[in-house]
Amino acid sequence: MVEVRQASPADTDTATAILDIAERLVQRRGFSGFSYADIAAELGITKASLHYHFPSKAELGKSLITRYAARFADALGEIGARVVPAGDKLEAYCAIYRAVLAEQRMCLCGMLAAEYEALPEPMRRAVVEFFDHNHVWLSALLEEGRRAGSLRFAGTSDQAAHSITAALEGAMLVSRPYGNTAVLASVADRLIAEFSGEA
Amino acid sequence: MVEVRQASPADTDTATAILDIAERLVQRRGFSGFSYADIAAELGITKASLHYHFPSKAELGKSLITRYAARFADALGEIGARVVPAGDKLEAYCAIYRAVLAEQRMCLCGMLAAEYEALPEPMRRAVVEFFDHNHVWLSALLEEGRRAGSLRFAGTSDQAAHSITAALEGAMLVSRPYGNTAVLASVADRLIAEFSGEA
DNA sequence: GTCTATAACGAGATAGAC
DNA sequence: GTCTATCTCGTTATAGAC
Repeated sequence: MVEVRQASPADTDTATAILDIAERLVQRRGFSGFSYADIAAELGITKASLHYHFPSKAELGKSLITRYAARFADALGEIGARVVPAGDKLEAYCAIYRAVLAEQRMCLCGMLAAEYEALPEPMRRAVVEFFDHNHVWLSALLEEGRRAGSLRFAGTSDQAAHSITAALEGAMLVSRPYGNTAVLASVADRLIAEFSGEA
Repeated sequence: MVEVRQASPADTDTATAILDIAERLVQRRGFSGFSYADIAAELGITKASLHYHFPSKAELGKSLITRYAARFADALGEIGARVVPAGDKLEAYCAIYRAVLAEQRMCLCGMLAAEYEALPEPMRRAVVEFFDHNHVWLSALLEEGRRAGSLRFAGTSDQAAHSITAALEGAMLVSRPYGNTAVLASVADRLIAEFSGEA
């Protein structure tokens, strides 16, 4: 068995471990709220070694978003491929957010959206792309559900998609100070009921 | 005319100017994303002078929340006192969020909710109190509207209030990377339509 | 790939003069 | 109240040995 992929500095096991730790730190404390020292301490290597894998914090940040967006896109693709009613897909979509909050984390790009003005330029573009892709997928799901009659909503699918994303991101945000998942659970249930057409 | 109030350090014109600048910085960059140096540069005094008014950054942060929450509570009280249908009050409530975002700002406590785990303890409690008070007021408004028949919604007023807060905070959050107010405008319009009982 | 060592800078904070 | 001066520590980042 041959390793086909050429290992680039950002594609080693250590790099992955760095990304894992940094990802959690950003989702919990924000991009301005963690440092290379935090990662080094947790991983048990020096700060200097981190710079071998990710020369600057901005590049680390960009890699974080890229990987997160790819994983998110994979999850959406997996949901989209299921042969189930659109209402079930919407429920699965909500479950992604629930799973993130269950680990006491904010959505990575939700966190970065808050800090947006403090981010280095390369990271900014990646954040916008995340929300764009999410919006396109969600709008298409809503259209599909509307055509099939399994989803009901007023206005355009664009408007409805924005409402769903805002509700879920906001519910995660507001849940954080309370240290539990009650607000998100309530909001997600209400969303599903609303779009399932319960008067 | 005599000044009745005894001026405490945190109650002078300079202190107010500091709070104004710091408030905008937190709402745009986050609490971890600004420093005493930023305020000093903008106000034209030294960092040392800032420490006379607010000995530590944590105390400055706590004062920011206290003042913001008081102003927010005043606005809610003013809305509550109007002799108009509950639907109009909900619209006025949404207008508060619109006005904040129009200044390219995130809700102060929404920003701090994201950064919650990175905040000093005294600030954490104040953030929770903000959301608690907001929730109590909003739930009462929904109950009032439901009784009067001017607001229609499924589930409890508690659940509906959480949904509204989450939708508006999340809409502000998602709007930020796009640099405009379109998402919030769309979400607010949709909320008002939904709670006004449009099928 | 990881280390030690250090540079270069910015952070929050204090002492004491004016 | 504001200043200069300074402290201490944390931050990102680099050089060069192993």
